[in-house]
Amino acid sequence: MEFFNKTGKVALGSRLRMLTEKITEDAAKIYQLYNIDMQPKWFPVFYVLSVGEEKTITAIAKEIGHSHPSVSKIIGEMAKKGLVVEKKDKTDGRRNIVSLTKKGLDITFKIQDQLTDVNTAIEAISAQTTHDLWKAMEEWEYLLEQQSLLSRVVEAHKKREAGKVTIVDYQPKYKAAFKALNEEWISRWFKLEAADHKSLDHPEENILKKKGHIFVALYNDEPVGVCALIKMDDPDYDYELAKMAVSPKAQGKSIGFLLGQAIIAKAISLGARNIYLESNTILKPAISLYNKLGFKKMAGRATPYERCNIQMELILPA
Amino acid sequence: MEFFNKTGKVALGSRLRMLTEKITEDAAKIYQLYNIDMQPKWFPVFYVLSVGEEKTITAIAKEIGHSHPSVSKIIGEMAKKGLVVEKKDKTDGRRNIVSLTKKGLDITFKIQDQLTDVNTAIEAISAQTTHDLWKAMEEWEYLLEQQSLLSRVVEAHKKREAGKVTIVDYQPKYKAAFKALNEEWISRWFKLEAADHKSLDHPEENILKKKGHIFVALYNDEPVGVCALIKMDDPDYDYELAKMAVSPKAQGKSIGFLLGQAIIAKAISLGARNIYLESNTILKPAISLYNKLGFKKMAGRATPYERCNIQMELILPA
DNA sequence: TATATTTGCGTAACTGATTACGTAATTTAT
DNA sequence: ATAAATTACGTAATCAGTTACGCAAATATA
Repeated sequence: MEFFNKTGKVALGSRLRMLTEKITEDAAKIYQLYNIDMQPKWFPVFYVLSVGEEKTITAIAKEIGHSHPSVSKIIGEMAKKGLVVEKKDKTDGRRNIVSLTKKGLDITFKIQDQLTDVNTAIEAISAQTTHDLWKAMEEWEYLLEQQSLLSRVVEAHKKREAGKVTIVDYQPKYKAAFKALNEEWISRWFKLEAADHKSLDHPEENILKKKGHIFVALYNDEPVGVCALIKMDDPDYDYELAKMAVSPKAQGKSIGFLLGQAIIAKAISLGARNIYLESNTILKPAISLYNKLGFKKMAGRATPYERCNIQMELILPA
Repeated sequence: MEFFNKTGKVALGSRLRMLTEKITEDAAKIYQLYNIDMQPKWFPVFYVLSVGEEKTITAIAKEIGHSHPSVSKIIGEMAKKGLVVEKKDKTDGRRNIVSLTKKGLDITFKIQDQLTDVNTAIEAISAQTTHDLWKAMEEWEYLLEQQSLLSRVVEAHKKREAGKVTIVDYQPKYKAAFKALNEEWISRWFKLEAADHKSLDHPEENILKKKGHIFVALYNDEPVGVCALIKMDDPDYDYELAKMAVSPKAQGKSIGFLLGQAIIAKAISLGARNIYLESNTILKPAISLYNKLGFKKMAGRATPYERCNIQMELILPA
C-alpha cells in the first residue's frame, strides 16, 4: 500500500489491520483445500484442547487471550459440528468442561500436513524478508506490555510541551502573576494566611532583597508558573523552596519539574548545602513532584504556616 | 503472548490481529486526550481529504484500500459531525463529491501536534526493537502481492507430496497398472486405437525388448503414474516419450514432472541426441508439462495415431 | 438509436471480535 | 450462619470492517 508511505507510521494500526485481513482471508481457503471442516477462528481453541485435554471456558480464554464470550461462542459452534463435548463440572456447577470428541481428535491428525505446509510457506516468505515480522511483533508486544502506546504518547506530548516552556528570572512585570498564581491554588485548598500576604504582595522586599530568588515559567510568553528560593535564617538550613505555583491551564508540560530543577541549580550555584520545603500531604501531585526532584521527608521544625503538615529537605552535593 | 511460541507461525494471523487490536484500542483514547472530536477509523479518509481537496467516494476508497461501503458509511458519520460536505457532481449524477468543511479543515491544524507526538512515541518504540515492524510489514505486503499465501501453501503441499513419490523401473507386476492408467485417460478423451492395444497389452515385447524403457511412479507403494521412452526407427530421432499416464487421484504431486525428468535423464545416459513426442492440444496440462520439461513444438512428421495434432521435441545436450 | 455493459454508491446482511450485563454457584468475611 | 464478594459463563448489543445486491447514470456496442 503506497498510501502508508504518505501517512507515515501514525497509520500503523490501519496497516496492521490490512495485513491481518489479507492473511486471515487465505486461511479459510486453506482449510477448504485440505478438506478439513474447521473455521480458522477455531484454531486457537482447537489447539489448546488438542494439547491439554479437558479445559473450562475461561481457562481456554485466558490461555489464548480471547474474551470468554468469544470462546463460549466458538465452543458452541464446534459442539454443533461434533468436534467437542461440553459437560458440567460435578464439584463446581458453574464450570463448563470442554474436551475434544473422537471426531475432533481425528482432525488433530488430519490437520498435521496442513500445518506443516503452512509453516513451510510462511518460513519461505520470512526467508525472503530482511526484517523479521514475527520477531518484530514479539518485541512490540513486549514493549507495549511494559508501557502502553497511550502512555508513551502522553510522555511525548509532555516532553514537547516542556520544550516550549522557558524559565526566566523574576522581573517587576511578573509581580501580578506571582501573586495571582499563588493565590489561585492556596485559596482552592486552604485559607490565605498572614505570612502569605507579606511575601505575595511584596516579593521584591521580602524575598529578592533578602538574598532570595524567584523564577517564572513562560509558555507562549505568558507567565504560567512561579517558584521562589528563599534565604533562611537558620544555621542548619540555607534555602527554602516556596511559593511554587503552576496554572492548572498549563498542566502536563512538566512546568513544576522545570521550575524545581531551576531552583536546585540556582541553590547549587550559590553554594547551598541543602534546600528545605513545607507542604501538605493532601497535595498529592506536589509531594510526588518533590520526591521526583529528590526531596526526602524530614523531622519537624517550626513553621509560620498552619497548612503545613509535612516538611522535606534535599541535601545538595558538596 | 506466550501462547504463540507454542503454536508456531501458523497462528501468524491471530497474533497480528491481537497486536492490531491493542494498538487500535489506544488510538481512540489518544484522540480524546487531544480533545479532537474524531474517530480513529476516520483517519485515512480524513487524511486523503486534507491532502487532496475534493474526492468522490470510490476515489477515496481506492486510495485508502477500503471497500466503498465502508467509506460511504464513514463519510456519513463525518458529515453528521459537520467535518465534511457531500455534493452531487453536476456533470455526472452518480458521483458524490466530498470535501472538508471549515470545521474539518480546522481539525487538520489542530491534529498536527497529536500526529507529531504519536509519531515520536512510535519511533521511540521502533528504536528499542532490533526487528523493524514497519519495514517487515512492507516486505510482507509486497511478497503477498506477488504470490498469495494460499498459492504458496499449495506449492509447499505439492513439493512435500512430490517427495513421497518414487520413480522406479518397470517390473512385470506393473503390467496391469501400465495398461489401466493409460486406458483410463485415453478413453476419457479419445478412442483407443490399434497401435494402443499393441503397446499396452505387450509392453515387454513392444517397448522393452526394442531397447525402450518404462518408468513407474509409486505413491505409498501404489503405481500411480507411468511413462515410456521408446527407441525410434528414424535417422533423425532417437527416442520417443510416450504412454505418459498419471492417475487423477494422484494429482498435485508433480508426478508427471518427475516421470518426465526420469525419462530425460535416462535418454541422456543412453547418449540420445533428442526426444520426440506426440500429443493433442486439447490436453492443456500435458502440453504445459512438456513445455516445462523443455520440449518445443516442431514441424509435422508421420504418426500412426489419429489423436495426434501436435509434435514436440527436446534437443539434448551433446 | 436502441440495447447492453460498466460505473458510482447506497442499503442490508454478515463476520469475528469486543464490552456490558445478568444469573447462578462458590468462596470469603462478619 | 448469614451476608457480601467473587467467579464462571451465557446472552445481548456494539464495532469496524466485509460481501451481496440493487438502482440509477453514463458509456460502449450493434
